[in-house]
Amino acid sequence: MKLTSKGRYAVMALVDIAKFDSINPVSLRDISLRQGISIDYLEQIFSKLKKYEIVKSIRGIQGGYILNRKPSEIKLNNIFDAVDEKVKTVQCKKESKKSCNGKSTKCVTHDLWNELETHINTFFEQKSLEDLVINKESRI
Amino acid sequence: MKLTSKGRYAVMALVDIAKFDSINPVSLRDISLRQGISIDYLEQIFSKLKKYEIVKSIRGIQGGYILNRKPSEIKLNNIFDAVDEKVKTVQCKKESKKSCNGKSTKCVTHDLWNELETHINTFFEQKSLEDLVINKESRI
DNA sequence: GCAATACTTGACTATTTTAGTCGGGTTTAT
DNA sequence: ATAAACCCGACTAAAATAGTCAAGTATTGC
Repeated sequence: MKLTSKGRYAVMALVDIAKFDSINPVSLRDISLRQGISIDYLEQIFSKLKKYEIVKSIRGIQGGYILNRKPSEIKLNNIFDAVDEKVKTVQCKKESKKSCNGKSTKCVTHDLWNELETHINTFFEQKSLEDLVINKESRI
Repeated sequence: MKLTSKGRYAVMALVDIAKFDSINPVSLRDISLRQGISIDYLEQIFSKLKKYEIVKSIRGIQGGYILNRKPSEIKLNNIFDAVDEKVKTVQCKKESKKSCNGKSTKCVTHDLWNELETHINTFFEQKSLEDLVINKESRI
């Protein structure tokens, strides 16, 4: 079970924006320098964050990204959803699909996995970007 | 974020043993047939479960594995620890290690990740094998 | 004792996922 | 016009995962 760096980077980048101005757009170049993430990779991530309306982009010189909502309204699960970082339980194999629909022994773990998924998501739904920024009020 | 099949298989196999006899050893062959997991892969998994004293092995004909503790005393986190299935947060890059020890912006997410880790582990510590077996008292 | 069953161990491999690069765009302020 | 920035899709290297394979060793029942 692993938390990947894509999700981590997304959170880091958004915290970075939240810490700086919410009026002036923050460029990926700045985030890249401050957080040590390559611009190219950030672009991939922000393309998704934009699609999910978590950030807004401003093109052209002096452009960049700004948050689309208040930090308190951006929950971590929104972020993870955006970058395809979700709890994935392993699927049943095709051959055993049919026995899986019922309540066969084979899929004892389904209920457990679903329960865990809910549990983790609840955790993420309760945490907002604001919580993280406040926690680290110690500026650079 | 993904829950891998190794952990899932380990849980499935142990539930299988718990459901059958706790006195007569259960062979990997039987588990393999009932759960649809290859014997070779089960062997890898059980080698680890044994090392962590979750199961005991009985060799020779009519041999197999039995639980080393009562189902109520086998917590899911024991199982996941055994098969190396743990919550892994991505490490900071080497270059940024030094800034990471402090409280740099770079590692805003550390606290979050630790918190999540604790949260998930707590969940697993509370669930025992017994809980799963009871839940599925509907036998085959 | 010997054959069959079942555990033991370690190396090997294919597939998938992750993390990231690269190259070519388009937009917009100045 | 030009430079700063976003935009987008294809490509690739490395790592993790999910297995397979092969050559054992131990134990029981006949």
